[in-house]
Amino acid sequence: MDKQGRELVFFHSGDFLCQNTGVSDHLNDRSSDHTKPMIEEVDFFSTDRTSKLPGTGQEKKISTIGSSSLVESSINTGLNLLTSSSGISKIANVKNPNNNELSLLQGELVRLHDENKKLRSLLDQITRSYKDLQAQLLMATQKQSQGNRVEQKGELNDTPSSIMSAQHFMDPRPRPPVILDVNDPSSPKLEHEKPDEQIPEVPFRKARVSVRARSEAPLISDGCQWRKYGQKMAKGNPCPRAYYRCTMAVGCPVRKQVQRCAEDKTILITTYEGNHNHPLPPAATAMASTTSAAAAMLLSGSTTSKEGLSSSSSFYPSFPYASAMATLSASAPFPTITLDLTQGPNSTTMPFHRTSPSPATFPLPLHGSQQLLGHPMYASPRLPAIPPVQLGQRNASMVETVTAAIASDPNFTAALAAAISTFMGTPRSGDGANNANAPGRIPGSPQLPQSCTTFSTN
DNA sequence: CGGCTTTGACCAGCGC
DNA sequence: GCGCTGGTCAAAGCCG
Repeated sequence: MDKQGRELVFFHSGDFLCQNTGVSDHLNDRSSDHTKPMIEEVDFFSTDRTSKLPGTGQEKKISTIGSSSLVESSINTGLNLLTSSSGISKIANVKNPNNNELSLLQGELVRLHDENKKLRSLLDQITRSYKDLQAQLLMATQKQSQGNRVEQKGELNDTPSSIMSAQHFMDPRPRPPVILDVNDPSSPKLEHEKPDEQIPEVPFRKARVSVRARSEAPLISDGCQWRKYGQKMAKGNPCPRAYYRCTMAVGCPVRKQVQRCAEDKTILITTYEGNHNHPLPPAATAMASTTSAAAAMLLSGSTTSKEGLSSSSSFYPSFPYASAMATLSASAPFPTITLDLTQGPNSTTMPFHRTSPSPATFPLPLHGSQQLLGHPMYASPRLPAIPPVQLGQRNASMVETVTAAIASDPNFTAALAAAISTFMGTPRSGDGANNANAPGRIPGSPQLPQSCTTFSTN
């Protein structure tokens, strides 16, 4: 390393001093007392003799070029010849036929060092990004840990929260829902308080995400493949409600209902429930990420008080649809999160509000978001449930990152989410076949939130 | 012919 | 227990 340091002192360029300030401080320190080392270097290889005035410092520095005494002596000789003549001395070249070769080698060395520094810079940047993400995960985990202690009072956290956190992050299995009673947030309880064997094979799908969007089309494209399996006339709405299920994979439990708004038939209400068990195409993944961000927003909003949700709007200032309304409806048969995208991005409506002034329970889950968000509704029946409170906090920073990316470029979401899932080290889901033959799938996407939400209203 | 939509029947949950 | 409602099933038909 020391040798390298010397070489870098001699060969480093000003650009790298500027660009790679973090690469090796010791190098900078070493060169700090030579404010113009580059000139000397250039002089050495340049044909411009007017700048070739090697001083004593130059000789001293040149002596540090390499550890080889042969190189050192050659350089000194060359310098002597150059400085003693009025041009590129042919005599010198003749006398030192290795000089050109040496120059070439040194030039090559400079190039390699440049390349090396660029790579180092890149690596450094990647490492910093990795550490940032790691720190975010750690913070989120710690918050969740604190939340467990404070809010569950040890009632449900027999398993260390850090382990729980990891399990929630890693475990893609569908889990029964957790209902957090607003009046008693310290006692979240499983909706299915039944023995394990009574946990239905069909994933819990009662919590929903509803998206309101203006669309003349009977269906809005959300990147997923759907098959209609039923239609019903809903009470209080002249428009029929259509039922669709996802057909992108056999046995995918995700379903959606499509219905036009009774008051305004240009508004298409799409309600999703369930959790995809397969990779999604990038288009669907991007939208799913956005929905998951909404889920995180919801989760963070359903913290400990009824004011939680409204505060979430400021908590996620970068949410791309922060100006749309996110509505929690506890009066509905099932907890439903409604994203109202009909208001437009410049709407002056309150970003968030409740339809029910005093909901008995808080809706929790979004389908497909458990991988990213550690969704509480899918808590393992064998494990103590984590209230959504901590989950929202735990994933706040990550979701902020995701939503910010979405805001800037929806197409970037997939790549970012893939990076996050890679960083999280989430194991691939068991359906290796799906992972293997999903064209265009970004690696790691099976761990991404796979909820589907339509934001393109036409 | 396979996949999809349509549509009536069926089932479960809930309130009375 | 009965009726209502939401959700699902599955047979029949349609379509490319």
